[in-house]
Amino acid sequence: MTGIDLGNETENSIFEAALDVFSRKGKHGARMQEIADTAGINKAMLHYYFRSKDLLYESVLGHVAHHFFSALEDAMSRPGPFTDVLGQMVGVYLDMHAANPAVARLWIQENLNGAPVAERILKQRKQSGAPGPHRLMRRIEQAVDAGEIKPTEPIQLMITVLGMTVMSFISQPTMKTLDPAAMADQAAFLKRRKKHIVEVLTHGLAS
Amino acid sequence: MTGIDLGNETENSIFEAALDVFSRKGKHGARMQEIADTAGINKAMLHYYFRSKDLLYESVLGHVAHHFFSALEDAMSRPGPFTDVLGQMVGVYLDMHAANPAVARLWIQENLNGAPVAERILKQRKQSGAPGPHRLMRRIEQAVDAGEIKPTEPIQLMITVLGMTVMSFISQPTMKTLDPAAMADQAAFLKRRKKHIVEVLTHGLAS
DNA sequence: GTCTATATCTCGATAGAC
DNA sequence: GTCTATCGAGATATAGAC
Repeated sequence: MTGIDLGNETENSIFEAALDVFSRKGKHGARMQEIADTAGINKAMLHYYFRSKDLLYESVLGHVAHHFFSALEDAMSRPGPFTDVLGQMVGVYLDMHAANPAVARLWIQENLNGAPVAERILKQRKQSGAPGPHRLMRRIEQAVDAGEIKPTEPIQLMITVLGMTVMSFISQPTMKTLDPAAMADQAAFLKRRKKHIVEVLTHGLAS
Repeated sequence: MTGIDLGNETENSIFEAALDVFSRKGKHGARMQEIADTAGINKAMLHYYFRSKDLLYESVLGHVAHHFFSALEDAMSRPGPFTDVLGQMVGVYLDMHAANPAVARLWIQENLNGAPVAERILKQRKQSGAPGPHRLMRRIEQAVDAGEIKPTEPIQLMITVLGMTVMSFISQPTMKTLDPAAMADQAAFLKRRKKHIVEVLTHGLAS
């Protein structure tokens, strides 16, 4: 499902189930029983493989972060003008979230809680030189310096891109009540969504 | 704090506390004990005033929705070209969330949970003719028809505006670790944020 | 490795004194 | 209206059979 493999089949099914439940209910609202049921095993197995709820949560967040940052690094490293790279990253990012909507929810849940676990992970990645959002920030700075886009604070563009993409998934329950027809075909909606985002960003950032 | 008044001082303090705790932990993760502690009273009072956790949650979501939709309706109803109106709405919306960041978190939590309560509230408002997001959708359609902005699916612009604004608050824990300096002064950051959003939207939607 | 059974704690909700 | 004390349900985590 996620493309993340922990090496053991039972462990993987627990991982997928935990990701889903944590992303909907949050770290505190999630119930070990619901994770076990979703994974199709019993509660005792959760503790056998991941020891505690806290450690299970940390494992999920860590693996997901690594998976996403690595994929984004690939898209970012391709040559070409910044707006093309940005378009490709938006595409990759939307596709990854479409294949696994739980990840966007999980990241949001972590932020609503003050992001204590995510903070530790991000600092670690930056220190070790692993792919992470700080690299994207530098790339934006370079694009501004080269005159490829209008002067833009990197953090503003980060929030804007994150908002336009992630919100596509987060807000779906509400949006489906506002315009059910537009959201009925998920694949078609996301195709139009991607076009909209790239258009707005390209013209909105043109120098 | 929110400007929402339930008429009774104790009731108000419970309301504020519940909004804060629900917004951080979600409906399932929130603990009645924590709400009571935050409000400075004991658990029994929560049940005395709001009967149950479910009813407390519904009350909070309902009052917050009404407060925000009414304010947005005011900003939307002012005369002038659409891009000006949009700029004003973004300003009002950012200011409201800045004064009460818990609201954005609460709305997100509700969506992560499938938005069952919000759905009921939205349908009720639409039926009764009360201010709500469906009115903004119609206003966007009119702007497209009048050629004020390039052809744009209303739902796409809704998600984009929501994403650019709400994400400013939601993502702060992560963003603070990425660029602490930029986020240190909250008021200054939001001023720059507003400018960025209006610029990107104005040029990004120009017909 | 996988299960059942259970220990221990914490939750939402209520009873009843004041 | 506001409190303390407490109930029963449900939570995490563990023990121990297989």
